[in-house]
Amino acid sequence: MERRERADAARNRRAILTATEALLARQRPETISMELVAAEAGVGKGTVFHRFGSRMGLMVALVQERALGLREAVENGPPPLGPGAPPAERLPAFLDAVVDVVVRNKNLLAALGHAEASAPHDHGDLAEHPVYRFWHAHVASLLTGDDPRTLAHVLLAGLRSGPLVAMIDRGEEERVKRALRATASALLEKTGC
Amino acid sequence: MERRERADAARNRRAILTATEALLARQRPETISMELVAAEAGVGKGTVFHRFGSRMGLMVALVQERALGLREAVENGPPPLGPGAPPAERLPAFLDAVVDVVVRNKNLLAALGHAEASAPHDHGDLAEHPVYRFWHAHVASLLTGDDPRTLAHVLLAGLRSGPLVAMIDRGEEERVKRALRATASALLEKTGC
DNA sequence: ACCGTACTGGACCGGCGGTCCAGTTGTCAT
DNA sequence: ATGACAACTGGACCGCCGGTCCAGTACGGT
Repeated sequence: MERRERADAARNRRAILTATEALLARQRPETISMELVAAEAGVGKGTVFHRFGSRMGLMVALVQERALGLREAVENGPPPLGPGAPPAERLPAFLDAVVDVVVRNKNLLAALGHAEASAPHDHGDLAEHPVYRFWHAHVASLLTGDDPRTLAHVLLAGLRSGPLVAMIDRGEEERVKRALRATASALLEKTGC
Repeated sequence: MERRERADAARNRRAILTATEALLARQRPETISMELVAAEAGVGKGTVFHRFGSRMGLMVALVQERALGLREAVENGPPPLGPGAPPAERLPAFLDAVVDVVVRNKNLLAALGHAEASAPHDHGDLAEHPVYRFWHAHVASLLTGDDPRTLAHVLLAGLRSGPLVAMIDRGEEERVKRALRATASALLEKTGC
């Protein structure tokens, strides 16, 4: 039978998550070591690893939290993001929303990439990340043509591309959004043209 | 006045490059340390760093070498890759060729990603990489519509995306090529439709 | 109040990227 | 040929980091 997580454990879990967010907001991701996170949270390094398993686990947990709002909006929110609108409206709206998530969490995503790099174990596969799976399934479901799954990967690839993320960093997020919308609409129109 | 590179230095440079290729062909990129490269090349670690500055420098040098053939083919080769064909033919041909480069060098590119992750210094920016600059400029020059530069980034982003590279690993490179061609042609047709 | 167990924290480990510098060796001017 | 200087070399060394370990602690069911 399942036992609830102990109260102190839950408290420490939150403390670690919050500390990581604070550090992420303050300094560059590659300067954030697990030891630093532990210190900021006021716990021992062992606790951090006990809770999250690895650097990757910590970052994934954080990403999942940050992406929850978008998932909710897509599944139960009002159109055009939520259900009810035609793909031609939902897809651009979703891509815009995803870019917004990236804008708000660019440091976190950089940290995630940093964590991926040194992950020979098992978590190395971004495709297995629940957040990515959801995004990908959603985009694929809105696309037409043959092999929408691969096309969805192509569309979402932009969010991990150094040059595009650098543009977003520079505040040119509108250009990125426009380019993604243009690509998406071109793909949607192609079949009906 | 410029002095030529000393003969022994040149010899060691080649030895290091060759050794890295051999290791890349034999084992997973994240298991290849600079020390291992030095040992395989039969030189000291200091020499490797003296020649290439950092892990990133070494990988960049290798990538540059591997991408030379494609550059040559694009600039001086026969159509449709080389000059002379209309963009509607050159662009898909180029994207196919780039995927081929990725197929042949996926380990190297993984190693490049690994090197990027731990690069707080200066080389962190993929956009500054000469090979990427060339690819990007070429694709942008073949595209139409407003902001072809950003669209080019979107198209090329697929080559760094975990999920797509994983597909290539699994031997599904044809699907990836088709998806990229479809996206490219959709973008090209959009203006003229 | 008691006890088993899940949790805690920090010392510890192996290994890595990168630096340093004393010794070596190629190269060029003479 | 020869000398002298700069460029090159190699491996010991450094600081750091992700991750492990385990003795001690304290929660929570009974």
